[in-house]
Amino acid sequence: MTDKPTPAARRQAIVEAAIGVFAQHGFDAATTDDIARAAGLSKGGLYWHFKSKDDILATILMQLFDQELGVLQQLVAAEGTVAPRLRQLVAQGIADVLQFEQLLPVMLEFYALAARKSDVRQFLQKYYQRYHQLLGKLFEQGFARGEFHHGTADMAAMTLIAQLEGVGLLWAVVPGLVRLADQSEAALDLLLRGLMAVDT
Amino acid sequence: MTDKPTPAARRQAIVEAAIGVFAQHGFDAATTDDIARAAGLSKGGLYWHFKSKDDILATILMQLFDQELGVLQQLVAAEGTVAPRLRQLVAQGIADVLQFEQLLPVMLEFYALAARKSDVRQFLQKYYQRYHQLLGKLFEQGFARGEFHHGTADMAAMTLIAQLEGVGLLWAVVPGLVRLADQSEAALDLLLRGLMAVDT
Amino acid sequence: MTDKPTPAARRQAIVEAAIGVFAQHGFDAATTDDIARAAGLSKGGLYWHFKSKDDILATILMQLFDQELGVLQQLVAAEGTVAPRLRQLVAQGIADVLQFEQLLPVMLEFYALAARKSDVRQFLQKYYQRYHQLLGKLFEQGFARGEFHHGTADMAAMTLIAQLEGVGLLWAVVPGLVRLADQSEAALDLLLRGLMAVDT
Amino acid sequence: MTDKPTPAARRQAIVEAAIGVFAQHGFDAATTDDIARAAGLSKGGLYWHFKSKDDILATILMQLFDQELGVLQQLVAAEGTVAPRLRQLVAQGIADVLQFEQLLPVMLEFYALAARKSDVRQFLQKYYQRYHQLLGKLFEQGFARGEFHHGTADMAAMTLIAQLEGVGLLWAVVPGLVRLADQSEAALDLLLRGLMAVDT
DNA sequence: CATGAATGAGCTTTCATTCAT
DNA sequence: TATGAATGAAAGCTCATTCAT
Repeated sequence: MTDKPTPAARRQAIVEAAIGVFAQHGFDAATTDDIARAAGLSKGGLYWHFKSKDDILATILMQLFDQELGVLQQLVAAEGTVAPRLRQLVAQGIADVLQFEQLLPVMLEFYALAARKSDVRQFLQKYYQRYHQLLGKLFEQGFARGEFHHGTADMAAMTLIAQLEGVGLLWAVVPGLVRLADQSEAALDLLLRGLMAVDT
Repeated sequence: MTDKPTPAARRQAIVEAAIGVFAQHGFDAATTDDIARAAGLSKGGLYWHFKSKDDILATILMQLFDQELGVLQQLVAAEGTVAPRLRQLVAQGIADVLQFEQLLPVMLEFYALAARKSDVRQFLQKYYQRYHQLLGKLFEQGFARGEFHHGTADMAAMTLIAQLEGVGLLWAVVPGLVRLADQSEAALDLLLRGLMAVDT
Repeated sequence: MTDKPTPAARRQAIVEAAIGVFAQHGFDAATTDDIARAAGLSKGGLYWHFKSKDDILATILMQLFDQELGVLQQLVAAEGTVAPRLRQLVAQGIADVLQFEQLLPVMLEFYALAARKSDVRQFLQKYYQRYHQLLGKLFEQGFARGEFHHGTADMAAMTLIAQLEGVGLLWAVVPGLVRLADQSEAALDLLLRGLMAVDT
Repeated sequence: MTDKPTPAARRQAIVEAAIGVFAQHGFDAATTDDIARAAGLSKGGLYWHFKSKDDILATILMQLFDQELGVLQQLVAAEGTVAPRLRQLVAQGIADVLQFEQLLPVMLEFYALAARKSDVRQFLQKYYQRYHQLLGKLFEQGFARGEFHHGTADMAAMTLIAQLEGVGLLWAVVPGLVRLADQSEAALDLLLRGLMAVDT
């Protein structure tokens, strides 16, 4: 007989069910009924594990964002030339986007929320601040090692972030138009080329 | 006696009222009551001019997108060096974003819709296709004129689009972190530098 | 073809339907569905006329309380001996209680609310203050005319109020035990007798 | 190590916790969660001791009503003049009301229930019947002893009950308007005066 | 005795949309 | 053209109660 799952497993099961439901209907249109059904328990049960629909979404997103920061952190801590590490970062980003493809629209809704809910805004603010900071350090290493000559680490970091977000956005919205990997890599190339160029 | 407004004026008044309401509450949270009230007529009256809430949003967005395409079209048709025209395009983009600042979150919601509604997706697809095409022509001119040496026009165009979308996204979501104009211009610089670089 | 009712008539129809529903189930247990059904329109329609379930109850009760004050006011303004006017007041009170018999339990719930909701408390406070004031004036007339000799008008007024409320309460709760009219009249008699007694 | 409490003590602890919770939120709004938390055990545990939320309330109220009857019984059994015993009864009633001040609104809700639930009605019926009976005996003694001349014992008893309930009600609902002790005592005075008056 | 987890029915309110006038 | 009134479907969340362990 199916041994009863641990609470943590139950929670994760709900999270995964919710990812599917959110992906299919969007956050607003997804009903708690849908989620409960997908997770195989009652609405009441769902509310035992999470205190609201928002809470479920928050849990999902935090996992994602944390994962993203973790990857970057490792790359910053690594040794050696910067360029290949940046290529690795982009590759990883591509992989993540592909893995959570279905959640991309949900994230857009979440981003839209930021404009109206200050707690969401603050959360994202903190995330991007941290991400920018870490990525800045990586570029800094490039300047220190003499790999890059032009521009500033901060600016380069923000440019890369914007580029990746932009490509992700386009790919999520009009998938036929952008080749996620190619475009991301090409854009990085161009960026590196610009950074490496010596002023004449 | 205020002369009764023309139907077209009425429509535009509603559109403008709706922009404010959408901006303040977001599309989903905005009620037709809100819009009607803001526009100074009844809900019934509103439905005389538009056939649905979606219809109002569509009207708003089409105006925006058309405007954007118009600007680009002019620049492509213009003569002379490409770089300054790109700078103009970016400047214009910045201005537009600033002008419709409040609508940015609404656009994010709209983009999220694209993943679930094929008509929305098709609309955006067409828009970006056209935009990419036009911008590609502009870069093409740069290659033809010998301004650019590296990469392809298509890739450069997509990179610039992604960059601008990305910056807009970040600025909309975490305004404190990005300086819209500076970042956009710096990114263009870097891009141009990469394109102009001669392979060694 | 049934001419469509005026808004006011619609409201009143809802009020009357609600009285029945509240009486049958109590306020909390009464559902907006019940009320809508009883009133012969949809739940949505109900919310067009009233902004909440509370609002409906408030409307009902205000009618009752206003009516009560109105009767008293007339008696205070009338001329002549006080005792018969008090008897009239009691008779009228009995009639009112009988008429709204079904609402008595609802009123008890409402009174219970007063302990927890300050706006309800204030409303009742105002009502009883006014009632006590008016009734005090009536007794005052009795003292001035030499009908009463013992105690004070204020105290007598409060005693009568308490007595009537008490009888009403008992009758509502354990109807078999109290004969509403007899008990009310007998208590008034006793009260008058006490007031008229000359100290010895 | 805190010795584990006896079941009876546990029950009483729950009852006391529940009194607080009911007082604060009212019976309907009070959740079993609230009660369990206040009593320091789980919801499941609570249901081991009581079979329902209603059951808890019933337990509380029975204690109250029993106490009230007990006091009256003693006074009826005592010797001597009736008037001072009635004053004692009133004094005791005042004290009780003050002690359980917070429960008064809950009792109103309970009374309201009587109209809709016949078991509640029967319970209250029995209580008031008994109370009226006992109090009637007390007044009877007054008539037998020649203290009272006017009216009947039954009527007087009911009048006093109604008066006390009425004052309690008013005091619970609009505390600022009634002085519990003064009003109760004054009303008793007036009542006694009426009973003692000799017909002329 | 006690707990954590689950159930499932229920309820108020909201809102896009419609339509007779 | 425009209004007021009405519809009806939906949805998030609560809560008394149960029960395996």
